[in-house]
Amino acid sequence: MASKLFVSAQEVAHRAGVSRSAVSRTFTPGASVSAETRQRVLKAAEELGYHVNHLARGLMRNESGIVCLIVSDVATPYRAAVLRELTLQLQNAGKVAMLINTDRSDGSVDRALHQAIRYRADASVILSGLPDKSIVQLCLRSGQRLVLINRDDDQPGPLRINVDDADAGSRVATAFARAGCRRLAFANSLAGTPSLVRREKGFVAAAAALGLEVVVERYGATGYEAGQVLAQRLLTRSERPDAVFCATDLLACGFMDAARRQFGLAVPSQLCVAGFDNIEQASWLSYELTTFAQPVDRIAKYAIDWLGTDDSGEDGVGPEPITLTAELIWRSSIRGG
Amino acid sequence: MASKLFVSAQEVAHRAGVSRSAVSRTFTPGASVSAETRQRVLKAAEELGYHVNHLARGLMRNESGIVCLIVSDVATPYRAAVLRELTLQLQNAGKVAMLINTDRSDGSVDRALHQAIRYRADASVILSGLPDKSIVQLCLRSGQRLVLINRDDDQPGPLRINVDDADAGSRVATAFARAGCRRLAFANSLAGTPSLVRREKGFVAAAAALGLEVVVERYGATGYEAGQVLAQRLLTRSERPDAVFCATDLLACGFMDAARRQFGLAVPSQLCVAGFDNIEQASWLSYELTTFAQPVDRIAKYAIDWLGTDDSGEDGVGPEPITLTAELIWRSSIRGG
DNA sequence: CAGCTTCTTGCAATCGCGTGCAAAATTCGC
DNA sequence: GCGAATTTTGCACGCGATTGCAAGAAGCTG
Repeated sequence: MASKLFVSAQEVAHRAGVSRSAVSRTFTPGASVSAETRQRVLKAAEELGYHVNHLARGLMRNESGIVCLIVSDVATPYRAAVLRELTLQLQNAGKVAMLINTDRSDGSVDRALHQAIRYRADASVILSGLPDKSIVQLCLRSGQRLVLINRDDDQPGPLRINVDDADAGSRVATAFARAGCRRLAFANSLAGTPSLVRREKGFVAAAAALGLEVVVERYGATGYEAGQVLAQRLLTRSERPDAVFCATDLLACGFMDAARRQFGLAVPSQLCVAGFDNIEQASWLSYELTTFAQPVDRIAKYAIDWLGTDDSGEDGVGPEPITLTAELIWRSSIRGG
Repeated sequence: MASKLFVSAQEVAHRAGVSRSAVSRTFTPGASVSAETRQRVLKAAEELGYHVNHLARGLMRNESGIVCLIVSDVATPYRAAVLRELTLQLQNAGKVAMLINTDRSDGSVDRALHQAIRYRADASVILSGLPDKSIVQLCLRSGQRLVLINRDDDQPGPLRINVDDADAGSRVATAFARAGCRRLAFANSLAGTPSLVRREKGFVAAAAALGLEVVVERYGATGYEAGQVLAQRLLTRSERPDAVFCATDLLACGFMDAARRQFGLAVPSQLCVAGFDNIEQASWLSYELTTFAQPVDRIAKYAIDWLGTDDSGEDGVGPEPITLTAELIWRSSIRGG
C-alpha cells in the first residue's frame, strides 16, 4: 500500500493559514469567500497538488457525479460509437462515466446495477439486457435514475429512449419496391432483442402492404459471421431473394461478402442490401451500404439533459418515453435513389 | 433531488437489532461476527436492499476500487477491443473501470488524470497521449499507480507495457522478401506515435538489410480514409510498389479498397499488403489481411496483476518495463505462407 | 463616531463506513 | 462449577469533505 497519501483540504488550510471551511468554500461555486483568501487557498492547493476528494464530496452532497454505463459487447462498432458519444457528453456535463460490461448470462445486468448502487451512481444508462423489476424499484427508491436505451420495458420511472425501428423497416420495404425488387428477405439474428423484432415486424408488414412477400431467416448473434451463414441459407433457396434487409450492418457486411464471393452476385444489380446502425464500415468502398443511422448524439443528449432535470422519476409516473427516428443513409447497395 | 435516499448500515443495524459495527463486520471479509448475527444482518440487508457504500468505504480504506482508463478514439476497433479486455479483467479482479475520453488537445490527458485523482482512483491506465511529467509525479506521490500502454516514457514509477513493433516490422519485411516483392512501401499516419515510429523503423531497417529499398509515405490519422489517400499517393508513383506495410489495419483496409477499386490491382498477386492490430475487419472476406495481433489479453493481464502487487512504484525505481511480441496472423494478403 | 447592514470566517455537526479497544459473552479444561 | 482463554460486540473516533449558524470584520450612512 501507499505510504504517502493524497493531500487533504486540512493540509491546504494549514499551509494557507485559513480554516478547512475556507478551502472547501473556495472549491464550491457560489460560496462566500473573499478574493484574498481564495487566492491564498488556490496558491497553497496548487503547490501541494490538492484536488477535491470526490468520494468525500459525494458522501456529503449525496451526489457522486458518477454515471454508470451498462453494456455488453463493447467492442462492437455500434456499441463503441454510442459509448463514445455518451462518455463525451457526460464529460461535458461535468459527470464521469463508469463502464460496466455485461454478458448474456442471467443476472448480469442486475449485478451491474448493484455495482452502480454501491458506488452511489447518480444514474445508470442501460444499453444491453434488461434488469429485474425488483432491482429497478430498488434503484428508483434509492434515488438513482435509470435510462433505458432501446430496451422494451413498460414500468414507469426510468427514462426510455427508443428508435423507431418499425418505421425504418417500412421505409426499407418501400425502397426495395421502388428498386423493382420482387422477392424480399429479412436476415435477423436469434437474439430476439425488441428493437430487432420491431425492425422485422415493420419490414414484413410494409412489404405485405406493398403486395410483396418476405422470407425471414434467423441465425446466431448480430455479427459478421452470422451474416455469412444467413447468406448461405437465403441465397440457396429455389426462389432466390433479390433484396435483403439485414437487421444490423454487421450482418449486412457478412451477407454482402458471402453473396459476392460465394455466390458471385453483384450488388445492387442482382441483389439489393440494406442494413441498420450506420457503422463506420458501412461507408467503406467494399460495402457502400444503404443503412439507417441511429441518432446516437441525440440519444445521448436526451439522456444527459434529463439527468439535469428535477423529474427524478420516483413520483410514480416518470418521464415521457422518447422515440427518435433513424436517418436513412442512402448509398449504393440499393438500386435507384 | 431525491427525497428518499440510499439505505445505510445504520438502518440495517436497527432492523437487525444489532450495532452498526456488526453490519460493517458482516460485509468485511475476515472480521469477527458470529454466524447468528451475520444471518440476521444479511436478512435485514436483503429486505432493505442495502449495499455497502463504496464511496465511504473507499474513504476509510483509502482504496476506492476504481481504475481509470484514459483513452481517445474509443470507437476505433482496436481501442474498443483493448477497452473491452481491460474492463472485463478489471471486473474479474473486483475493480471497476472509470472511462475518460481524451482528445488530441494539449492537456487533455492531464485533465483526465486530475479527474482520476479527484475520484481517488487506485490506478490509471493510459492508452492515448502522454501526461506531463509533473502530473505523473503527483500521481505517484499520491499513491496512484500508473500504467502506460504503448507510450514512450522513460521516467521510472509507472508500469510500461509495450509491444515489440520493430520486430514486427522486421518480420513483415522478411515475409515480403520471401513473397518475391521488390518494391516495398510503408504507409503511415502523421500521428508520430512512438509505436508507429518503431514499426516504420523496424520495417525500413530490415528491408535495407535484405537489400530492398522502401518508400515511406505519411498522411493524416490512422483511419480508413487516410489509407485511401496513401494508396493514391503510393500507387501513382512511376515505380509502383508491389508490397505495402500499413501501420494499422484501418489504414490497410482503406488502402486495399482503393488499390482494388481505383487501380484495379489484385491482392496478393499484384500487391501484397500487411497491417497491424488484427481488428475484426481484418478477418473479413473482403480483406483477409495478414496482420499482427496485439496481445490485448496479456497486456490487460500484466497491468491488472501488477495492481495486486505491493510494488507501488514510488520507491524511485518502479517496475520493470514489459515488452510483448505481437503474433503474426497469416492470411491471404501476402503471397506464399 | 455610533449604528446599521453586508461579507467573511471559523466552529461544529454530518455523511456512511472501518476498526482499535475494552467490556461482555461464550467456550473450554479440569 | 470455577477460573482462564477465546470470541463476539458495542463504543467512539477518524476518513475528507459540505454547510447552517453565529461571531467577527468591514463598509456604509448620517
